[in-house]
Amino acid sequence: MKLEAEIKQTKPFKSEKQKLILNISFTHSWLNSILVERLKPFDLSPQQFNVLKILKGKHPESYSNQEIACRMIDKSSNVTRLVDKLVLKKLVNRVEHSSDRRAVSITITAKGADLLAEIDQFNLEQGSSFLNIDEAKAKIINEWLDDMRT
Amino acid sequence: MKLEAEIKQTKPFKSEKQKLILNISFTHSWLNSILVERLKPFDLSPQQFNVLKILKGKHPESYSNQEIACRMIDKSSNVTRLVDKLVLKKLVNRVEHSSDRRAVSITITAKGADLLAEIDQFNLEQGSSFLNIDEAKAKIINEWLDDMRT
DNA sequence: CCAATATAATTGTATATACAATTATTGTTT
DNA sequence: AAACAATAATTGTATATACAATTATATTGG
Repeated sequence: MKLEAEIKQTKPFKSEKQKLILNISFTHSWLNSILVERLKPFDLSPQQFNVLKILKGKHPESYSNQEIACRMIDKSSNVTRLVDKLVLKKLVNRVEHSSDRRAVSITITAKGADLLAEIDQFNLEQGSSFLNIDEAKAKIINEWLDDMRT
Repeated sequence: MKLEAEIKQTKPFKSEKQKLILNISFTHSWLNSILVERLKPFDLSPQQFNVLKILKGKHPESYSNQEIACRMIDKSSNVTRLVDKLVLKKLVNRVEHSSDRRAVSITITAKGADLLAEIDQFNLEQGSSFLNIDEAKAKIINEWLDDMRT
């Protein structure tokens, strides 16, 4: 459905680039609400999910807060408090860093890894099939978006 | 810059569609932080800005809360409280709807319209020139995103 | 070595958001 | 018309987020 219809805009956009800015925001919001819904049964927010996946990629080794932060999709997160939540749920461990006592070392637990596997099994992650677009077009958009951010 | 590099991902994505989901979220976050920065001198949040522009499009007539909500980019907003802020700053007026006393009628004020004009003059809105993409490509992405959401 | 600076993480606080419950009004059914 | 359901907006509350200030540790230059 056209963005103009989605937001009931009658006047045409000044330019395609102008529309693109709104289209990306709108599409993000649309995608995010789907993700929130899918994660609800697992009691995870999209950001918590993102952190877990990052840690799984390093398992069984650890990342510091910073290393997590710079790998996150949404850079503006407070990693300390996100990790607080995951520690409470015993999905990750947080210990003092061995060589730098300012830093912390965070690892995913077996419980955390199991949860991710369970989510994957419910086809949540690879389940991008709900997107009505083919691989070839997705590839082109990916390239252009990557270029677009200078 | 490639998304994989931006989020320091070493493993390739399972599919281009999978990458696209993250790319849209990442690009939204990137765009949003630019918008937040640009709006800061005017003491407006992106959502407040969005509401003002919607009301400007109807000026001098009004929209109800609902009519505003369904025109917003981010549908999950609490319009009452967003409008509260704008009323406080005297950028909009809110009065009881003439024919339905459950509803409210919201209009942009002269001050609100002036502010938008000022922001436009500072090249904020049409200023999509910072996006490193041409109109033809933007048009194609817009079409494919519109289709993608089924 | 010591003072100054930089860095990593945490915490405080104000604001924003999500979501359910509530209030007021309107529409519908019998 | 009375009872019930539907709708529009607001409010309460818990949680999340943004951003600055703080604490603890490490690094650097004189």
